[in-house]
This record gives sequence, structure tokens and C-alpha cells, in this order.
Amino acid sequence: MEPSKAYNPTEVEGKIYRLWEKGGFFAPEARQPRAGNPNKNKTFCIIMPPTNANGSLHAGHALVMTIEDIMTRYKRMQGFRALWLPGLDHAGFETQVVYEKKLEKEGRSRFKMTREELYKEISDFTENNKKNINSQVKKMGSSCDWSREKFTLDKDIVKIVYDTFEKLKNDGLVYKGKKIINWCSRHQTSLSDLETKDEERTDKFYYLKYGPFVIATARPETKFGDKYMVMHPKDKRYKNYKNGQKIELEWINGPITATIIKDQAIDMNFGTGVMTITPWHDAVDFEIAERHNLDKEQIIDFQGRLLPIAGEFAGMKILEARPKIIEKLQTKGLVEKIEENYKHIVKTCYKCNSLIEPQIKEQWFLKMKPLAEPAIKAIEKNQIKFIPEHYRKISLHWLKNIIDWNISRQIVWGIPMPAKFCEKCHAEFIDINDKITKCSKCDGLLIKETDTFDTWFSSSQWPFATLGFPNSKDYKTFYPTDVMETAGEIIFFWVARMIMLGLYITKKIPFKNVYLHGLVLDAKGQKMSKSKGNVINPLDLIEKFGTDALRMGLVVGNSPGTSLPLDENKIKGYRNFATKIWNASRFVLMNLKDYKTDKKIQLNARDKKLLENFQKTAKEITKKMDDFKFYIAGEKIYHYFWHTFCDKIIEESKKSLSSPKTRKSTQFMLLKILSGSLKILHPFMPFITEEIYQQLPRKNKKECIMIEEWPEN
RNA sequence: GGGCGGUUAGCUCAGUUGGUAGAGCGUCUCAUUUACACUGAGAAGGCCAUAGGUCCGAGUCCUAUACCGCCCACCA
Repeated sequence: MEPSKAYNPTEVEGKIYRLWEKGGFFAPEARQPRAGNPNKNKTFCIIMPPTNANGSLHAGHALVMTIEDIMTRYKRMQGFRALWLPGLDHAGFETQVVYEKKLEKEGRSRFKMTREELYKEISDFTENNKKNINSQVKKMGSSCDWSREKFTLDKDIVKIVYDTFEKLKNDGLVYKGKKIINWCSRHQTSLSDLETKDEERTDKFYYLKYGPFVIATARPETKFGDKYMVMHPKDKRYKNYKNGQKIELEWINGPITATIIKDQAIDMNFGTGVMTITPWHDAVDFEIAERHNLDKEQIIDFQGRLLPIAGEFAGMKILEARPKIIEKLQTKGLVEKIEENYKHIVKTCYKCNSLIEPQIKEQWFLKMKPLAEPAIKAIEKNQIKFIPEHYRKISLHWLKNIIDWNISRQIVWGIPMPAKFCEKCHAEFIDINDKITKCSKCDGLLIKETDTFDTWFSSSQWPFATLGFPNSKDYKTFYPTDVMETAGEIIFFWVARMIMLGLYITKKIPFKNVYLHGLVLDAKGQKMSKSKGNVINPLDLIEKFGTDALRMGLVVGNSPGTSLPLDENKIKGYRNFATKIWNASRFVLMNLKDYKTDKKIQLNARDKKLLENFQKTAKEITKKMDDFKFYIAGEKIYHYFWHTFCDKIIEESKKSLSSPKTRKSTQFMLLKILSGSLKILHPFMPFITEEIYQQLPRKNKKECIMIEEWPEN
């Protein structure tokens, strides 16, 4: 071994990764199963959550790569035909947002570009990022099979997504409907309910005189078209008012006729118990209007400006118009009072924080209840194991209360919806091959849908799509996959939907186990964010301490589902551990110069005991690995290696090595425990273990530790 | 309002069939060039949130309470 007293990761890592790639060890079929291997006919498969191709690797990705690589390497060493399939995500909306920001910095805007221009630019941008991301995934030591890499916009993937869409349509599970949706006026697209977040704001709260009633609102600019007064049917205060009764009153822009509506959705204890409704811009109001078959009028356009119904205020942005409307109402004597600090919760766009404007818009929806039922059954029958377990309940709760999913987006970057509609009669058609031009009902011309799919619609098909459903060998061999490992945060976005669409298309669960990791936080336990400036770049840590140290720091003590503060000191501790491994190995090698691999050795009782002890430890660790408790397994091997092997066994061996009687037995024992420990350490710390293994005396010099046998027996 | 977690050593957290409290980091004492100072030997430090209950025995199971956190829905 080299004279250097410290392990130098930067020198070693690239070289070792190339050695593995050259050996072709990442592919499940690359290696002949060992004779007598009990697992030779078994497979193991993880589909990597496709990495967003819009930036670079962050701490969360580093965690994904580490955990999934540990699982894959472990199973591979146990003799399974292990496949870890890598992939990249075009990440529709997310990427378009990133790119729009880039355009903004350059003083450009997507609204001044054609769809084609924008698509081309984002596509080029994504292509560049793909290379960058992949090289970073490799830096993490990921032993995924690059020959099977997939991208969410690959032709074969898109074909599968289209087939699924068509099947859903044929089964009546997809419909195009005018419903109230979440509209981001800044990004000019609708968003699903999962893509909005709640934010507490302090606004003024206006009490307005509306005929005989006082109504309260924080949004007077929506009130132009309000012509229904809704009250609870059991509200005694208003028992003299009858449902449908008309009342003449003076309103913002003149006299109007308003109608009394009785509906149970009203909270009698809130304010005066009377409200007016704006069905076009409020979800609850929309439902009331639907129930009573009331008129719905658009007040605010999709850019967030008032429409002609607002009279003199038409064309104004809502926030600009609000004080002016109040001023007018005041001069008309219609303002009863203004509450200054009204705290309420508003929906905002999860990307840009701007206010979500509910709008009625024709969109494509997926009927979720029929899709959720089989998923609920599968989970209730424990066909899918959740790690940690409580995600089972969380998923079930969400699935049981599921609502229809808006899968269309008005953005350019994504998979175009293969749909057309008739310009005359508005009939819809699914046209995967882009062949139909005339309406079959009225002979009118067909117009192509410009919407794209919500990214999650395609990602939800990822496990079977990447494996080549329905006919490929990989699909037949590896589906259902063994583990889906991803962030707990996206349990609804992704995991639950994969279960639903997986069951719908393949009739099988997409994965047997779901392993959900928590957030990676900064050293103080705070969420990392660019604005706070506390983002830890995993690549910096690799440069400083080596990939192996980073991997240990990410996995040891990180139980699934709980968040992990990433402390540089912790990584440093594992860098020290790497040095320890290096030097212990150096010691053993230095004392092995006269050692012959092929000679039979008579072990003495002490060394035999030590080996048995190691086997016992190996067994315990194996059990933890099988239980997905990598955070304990990693800690155990760390502890054994440092505090048993180094502190006790090596220290004691110094004497027995110097006596000719015990030297040979000690040499054998040291080498055996060292190489066994390295094997157990390998899934956690692949680079240093391989580098040392390459220098150990062994029978077949071509072998790599990554395809060595896991030392459980 | 509905759901789900958490509360254990100064800090971050383990602790799954209930059997005398564990790790890492930090702190303190000692060792001073040893394969490794990115080191070694040792030490201090916990009525396991609170109150009941089941049991021979509870950090672990049950019930209630308090505080912290997350998610979902709603608030005109």
C-alpha cells in the first residue's frame, strides 16, 4: 500500500468509478451468479426517482443516491440480479419556472416568444443539465445501470403515457370540464390542489351595506357581479326571507336585483350570517352556485385585471383597484366599517408565492375515486409495506378523501396532450398519432389542444414505463419493483399516484416497499433555502471530505421519515473514520508481506473466537439491512470496525504477530476480518473499500469488492 | 375542525416480540509519536414530558393531559 498515512478520496474516486463501469458491474446481467448462491434466481429492482434536469444535485438528491445505492449494492453482493434504473425528469412546470427566471435576468420574457422558440430553448437548457446532473450522480458513487437510463420525454415513455391517457378516456375516467381551478396569474397556468400552499396574510376587512344586509369581505374587487345573498336555512334572524325572493338594492355601479338563496354551507356564527357569492372566483361559492343552478360571471381576467363588468374599474389590476372601489363605496355610503388587521389564510402558488386566483376554466380532469379504490385495497391488505409505517395511514387517509385531479397545464414545457376539439361543436377527441382532422359528429375542423400534462401524470407511470410495459423482458423480470425510495414530502404528489396508475394499467402494485426519507436540514435544523443562504452543497462536502464520508454522514443516524440536520462536523467525523480504515488496512498489509493465500492455516482458539464474533456481528448487521435499518447497520459496522477491530483486535495482535507460534493464525484472522468488514462497509463507503480491496492478497485479482459475496455466513 | 408524528445524556438522535438505559458529537482527566493525533485509555452526565392503569416487571402496552412539529380541509 502507498506510504501515505491519510486516504485521499479525490485521487481515488474517479479511478474506482471507471473501474466499475469498465467491468460492467452495474447491469444486473453482467455477472454470472456464483455457484451455490441461494439468491441466483432472485431479482432486486429500484427505479430511481427521476432527477429534475433543471439545476444541480442538492443535499436531498445526495441522500436519495446514498440510500438507494446502499440497497442496491447490498442486494448485488448477496447475489441478487440487482437493477437500479436511473432517470431524469423534464419536470415540466418546475423547469419552466427555473427557465423563466433565467429569461427575466436576461431581460426577456416568455410571453414575447413563440411556443416553439420557448420549447426549443428549454429543451436545450435541459439537455445541458442532464449531462451535469449525471456526472454528479456518478460522483455520489451510484451503481445504477446507465445503459437503461430513461428520460421522461423519451419517445417510448411518451407513447406509454399517451396509451394510458387513451385508456382512461375510453374507461370514462378522463373528462374535460369547466370547473373552478387554481390559477396562477403570473405563471399563466392552472395548478393542482397539491401545488398551492396556504399563507397567512393581514389585510383589511370591509363590512359593506348590501341592501338590507351587511356583508363582509377582504376582496371587494370580486363583488361586482354578486347578485345572490346566501343564508343558512335554519338561521332564525332571516326566517322572513324566502329562498328565491328578489330584492332591489343599490350596489357599486348602480341598482341591481339580488336573489335570496338558502344554503347549509353558511356558517351562522360568522359575521352577520349572510354572504354574497362570486362563483367564478371562489371554490365554495362555485359549489353553492352549482347546487342552486345560479349564474356565474367572470370578474377578473386571466392576467389578474378587472373585466368590463367592473365599469370604470375595468382593466385595472385587482390590488390597484381595491382602494379605489372602497373609496367609491364610501362616497355612496355603502361602507359600514373597515377592520384594519384582518388575519386570514390565502392560497398562493407554491413556486412564486403570488396569490392564486380561482377561475373557471375548461380543463382535463381525472376521476380519482375509481382509481383510488384498488390502491386503498392493496394498502389495506398490506401488499405494500411503508417504511416508516405511519405513512400507511397518511396515504390511506388521503386516498379515501381524494378529489378529481386537474392534469392539464397551460405551459409549453411538457408532454403535449394528444387531444383535439371541434371548432364547431366542441366535441373532444384523443388523437395519439395526430391523424384525425375532421370532427366525426359535425364535420367541423379539429383544433389541437395546446395544454401539456401535469408532470406528475407522467411520473405516476414511471415504474412500469421505464421497464418497458407491457412486453419487454425487463418489465417481465423486474416488475413489480422491490423498493420505491423517495422523499416523504411527495407521498401524495407521486407515491400514491404511482400506486393508483400502476394498479390501473398493470393490475399489479408497482413496488412492494416504499421507503420514505425526511428532509435534509442545515446544521441548526433549519430548512435549507436560497433566500436564507444556508444551502449546503453536497459537492463541496465531497471535495472537502470525500464521497464516502458524506454518504456515512447522510445515512448513519438518519431513521426513515425523520428530518436530518446535516452538520459538517459529522461528515468530518466520517472522514476521520475513512482515515482509520485506511490505516488499519495499512497495518494489516504491512504485516502480511510473508503471507501466502493458498496455504492452509491452523487457527488458534483466540483467533477462532474472534472470527466467530465477527460472524455474529455480520449476522446482526445483515438483519438490520434486511429491515431497511441502514442507519443502525452503518453505525454498527462503524463501531465494530473502530472500537473492536482497531482498538482491541489489532492492538492485541501486535504481540501475537511477533511470536512465530501465533503469527500465521493472526495474519489469517486479521485479513479475514478486515476483508469481511470492508465488504460490509462497501455499500456505505464504496470507494475506499474498493481501493483497499484492490490491494489485498486474493486469489482472483480481477475481482472487485462490489461483486464480492456479502459475509453473512 | 380532521389526521399524523414527536417529547430519552449539554446537542442530534437510536432503543419492534415488555426484563437492570445506548450511539455519535461535545465536556473533563490521563497518555505524547504508536498502523492512524483525522490517535489511544478512562470519566462525568438521564425520576426516558406529566398523571393514572395493565403486569412479578413499562422508555417500550393502554387511557388522559400538556407542550412542539407536520399534513389535509375551511374561514364569506
